[in-house]
Amino acid sequence: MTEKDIMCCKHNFVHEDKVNLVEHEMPKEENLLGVTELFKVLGDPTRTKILSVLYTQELCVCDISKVLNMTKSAISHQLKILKMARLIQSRKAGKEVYYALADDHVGKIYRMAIEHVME
Amino acid sequence: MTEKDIMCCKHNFVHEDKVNLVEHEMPKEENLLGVTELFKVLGDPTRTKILSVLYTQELCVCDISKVLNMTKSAISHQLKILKMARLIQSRKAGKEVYYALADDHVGKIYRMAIEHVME
DNA sequence: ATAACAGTTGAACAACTATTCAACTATTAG
DNA sequence: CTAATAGTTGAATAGTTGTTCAACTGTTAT
Repeated sequence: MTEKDIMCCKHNFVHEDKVNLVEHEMPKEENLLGVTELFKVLGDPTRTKILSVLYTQELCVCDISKVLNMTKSAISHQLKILKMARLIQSRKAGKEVYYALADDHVGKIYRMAIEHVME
Repeated sequence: MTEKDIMCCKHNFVHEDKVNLVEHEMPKEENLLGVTELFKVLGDPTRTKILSVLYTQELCVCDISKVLNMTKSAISHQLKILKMARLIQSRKAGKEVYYALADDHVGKIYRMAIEHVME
């Protein structure tokens, strides 16, 4: 019997009642993966910093590059990921593209995380 | 002049007032990295699932393995990461080790994310 | 039309990370 | 003491991902 065999946790030794309850209460796979995806997008230093500056106000790509001291290319790549995750929105004004948080909910999540870290 | 040159965003073309304001409002690097680390830990499907089951009640490693249909080794590795991030706590009872969410705040963050995803 | 600038994009490389595997510790039952 | 079970751990592998680089689009001004 190897570790590979998931039945190493034989039915006899698993707390069946607990497992059944938990399985019942668990959100749908689809929603859990959505949560994972949300956190994964937020879990990168560049993207966290972008959110933190957009939390104050909307900015163009060039401004963000300046504040974070990174190339426009690197910023643009990350902006795309944030936008696909619907965490930010953009509007075009001439040659410039301005980015802002998608809605209040995103700001709320960011603020909550900051508060949690600062205790 | 290459893209590499961060001064491609010459001072003339950057919105200096905005940049200055944002730099001033921005949280300390240390705290931002803390936020990133928090999200990074949460941004893995296995760890998200572990949180979701512990959100219902405390469980031993074997139970978690059963519910997620993964080996104890894989679960144990992820539990360690969650514990180092102070998102969960453990207590030993005989041969078994029971894990639970570290505090209400963790549950609150998890619930908020689930609600955000489910809209 | 042409030059200059803002921004985007795809490929490639380097760094990171989750799972597997095998070996290990520790606790309990016989 | 010995066997069996719960859990941990380190190394290795395979998959993922962020930045760089170079080339590109689109807009504005001369």
